[in-house]
Amino acid sequence: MRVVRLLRLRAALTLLGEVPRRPASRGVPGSRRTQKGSGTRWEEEKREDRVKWRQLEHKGPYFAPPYEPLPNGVCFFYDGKPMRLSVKAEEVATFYGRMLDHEYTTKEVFRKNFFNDWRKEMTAEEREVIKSLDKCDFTEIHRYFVDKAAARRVLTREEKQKLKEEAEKLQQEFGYCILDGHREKIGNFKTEPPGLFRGRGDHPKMGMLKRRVMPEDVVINCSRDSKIPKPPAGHQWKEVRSDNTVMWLAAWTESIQNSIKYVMLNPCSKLKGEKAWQKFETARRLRGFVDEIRSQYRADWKSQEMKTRQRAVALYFIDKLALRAGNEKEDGEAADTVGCCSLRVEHVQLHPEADGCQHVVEFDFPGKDSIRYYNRVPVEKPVYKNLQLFMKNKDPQDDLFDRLTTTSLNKHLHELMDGLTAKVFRTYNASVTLQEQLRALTRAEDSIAAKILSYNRANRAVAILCNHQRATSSTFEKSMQNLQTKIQVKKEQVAEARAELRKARAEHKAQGDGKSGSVLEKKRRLLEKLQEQLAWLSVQATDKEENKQVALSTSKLNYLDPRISIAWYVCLGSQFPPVASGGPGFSRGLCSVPALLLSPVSSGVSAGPPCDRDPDAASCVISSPCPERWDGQGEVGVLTVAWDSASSAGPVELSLPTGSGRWLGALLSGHLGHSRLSLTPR
DNA sequence: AATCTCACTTAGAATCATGAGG
DNA sequence: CCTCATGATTCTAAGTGAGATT
Repeated sequence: MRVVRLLRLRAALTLLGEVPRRPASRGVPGSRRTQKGSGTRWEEEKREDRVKWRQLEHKGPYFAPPYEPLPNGVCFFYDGKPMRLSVKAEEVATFYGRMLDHEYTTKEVFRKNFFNDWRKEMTAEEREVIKSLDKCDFTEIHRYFVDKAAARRVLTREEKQKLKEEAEKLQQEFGYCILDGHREKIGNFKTEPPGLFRGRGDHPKMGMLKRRVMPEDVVINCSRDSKIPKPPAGHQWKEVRSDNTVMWLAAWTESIQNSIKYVMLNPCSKLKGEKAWQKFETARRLRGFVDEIRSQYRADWKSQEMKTRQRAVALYFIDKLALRAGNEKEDGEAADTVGCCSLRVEHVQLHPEADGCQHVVEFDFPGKDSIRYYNRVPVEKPVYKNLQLFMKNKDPQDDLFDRLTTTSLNKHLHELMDGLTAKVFRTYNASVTLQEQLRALTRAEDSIAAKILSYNRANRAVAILCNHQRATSSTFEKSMQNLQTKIQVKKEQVAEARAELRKARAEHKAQGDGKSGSVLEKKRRLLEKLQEQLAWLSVQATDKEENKQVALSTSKLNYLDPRISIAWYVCLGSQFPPVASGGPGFSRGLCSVPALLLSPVSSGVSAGPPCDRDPDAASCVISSPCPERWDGQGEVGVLTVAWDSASSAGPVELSLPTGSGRWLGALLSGHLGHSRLSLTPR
């Protein structure tokens, strides 16, 4: 460990105390809203907020390649007989054929919708013959695509290199735009290719044909005086407009739900990064209001008005259980899923006593993406009594909160705090949970393996709170088994090394010479190394098992303020030694730095958009502009990553031990808008 | 005040790339 | 060196919520 470097850290933290405390609202468009009272200024700034750019130039979307008809040898069979299809019908057939090994093709709704839409693409003659999906044989088509995928995998190094270069060229040409003079990466510059709609859960429209997007469907948004993108030869855009109050570059209406799809910037862009940062600032601001809000809704549990009571109970769930708002959905248009405000009587069960607790509410409902929310929670007595009241004389299909809508709830929240909506509670509670769990689970004296496990467990607590699940992978059991075998082998190696060490010690005692001494030292080091490796492996196994059905990525990407991770790392993690051999998953020599932290946030730091910089050349400086905790309570610095630039007079630099950038990078990777950058020690 | 429209965030699955280990 | 499991990235569906329209 490079202790010397750590001394600079201490000096840096001392300096922090002298940095004037930045008013919470400075420089943040979102938090200017604290100025609510002064009418005109508020209105003015609100309008100003709406302008997203002054200059926007891009090449338009890249269109999905045209359909390539099947080679002659690949045939579709109907009722056992080979049948040549028209190009249009064949294209749609390939959409189904390539999905043959997918569960979707076993679902009745999927099959019915597909067949219905497919027949629309057929010629009259084809329609005359093809009358039942059961008589359709797509197996040759399916095999063709399987073989094609296999062929791609075995390409030579050169061929793969060539493909990669082509993709890169495309990315360079269509993947960037110029926004206010800066080259910014676009998130999705390709139009979605045609295919069969893959709705989640019991989606009534699954299997329907999602038709090809044509230039004639696309609206282009760019500045008037920019180079207007050219539509592909022989085509026209639907419209070219110049609306600088929106972030999208292009849009089209999708054929399944008639909703609009947008081409937008990548999360590492300045605009997206600033919005993400604003989101976290709003969540931090809730810290100052949440106690009051909680006592308010507790009081409202006893309100005379049914509407108020329902709102108060719903808000309690949103706050305590991190439920989503639950907007109303048009039925028949999508899978039947609910959130808090749209809960129905059938989704909750009341138990006067369960699991040794009183007043237990059992939730069981399909949430976003039809992910099941199942939870049994003891609630406060008034909540329980209210639920009984809300459920009285209702059918299972009736709304639990029949006097409540997301609109009315959010309207109420607005009155409690500027910018407060239901989803802010999820962000707030997620980040608070991470912070609290990190504090509760980590000790400075823990081993590195234990610290990493603690970090992951804190992340996991958030994912569980937010109900972020994933399908258990088909290979889980096998890979777990492999890991256990590795652990067993390592254990034996440790035992062996321990015996050898004992032997060497005895030998050294007997001989007492330099040679036996160095042997002893060598053995000691070997044992240490093996023990460390064993510790890593068991952490991996524990982590893997605990993570079987939990998805950490979503919470890390969208809910956890990266500043918490950085603060934790600097307080505890910077003791991590340089990564030479690498722990599991920490082998990459790249650091991911969340772009949102690169935006001009602190006094004296004015960082431009991250893509201005050469990612390979940049080095990273960690600065800490304000001596407060994430939630504004306490002593630990809220840290901001800024860029090392010649002009950076403001930020306090923090040097890290050589190699520790990898740890920080591994820790931060997965946080929103990270861009991969090499972190060089200073 | 219900409903619709639009813009934007959040979500899990599918696919891709990479580096640890054979 | 090659393979293959894994984490990263891409994809696009499915949410939230503001504001316009009826």
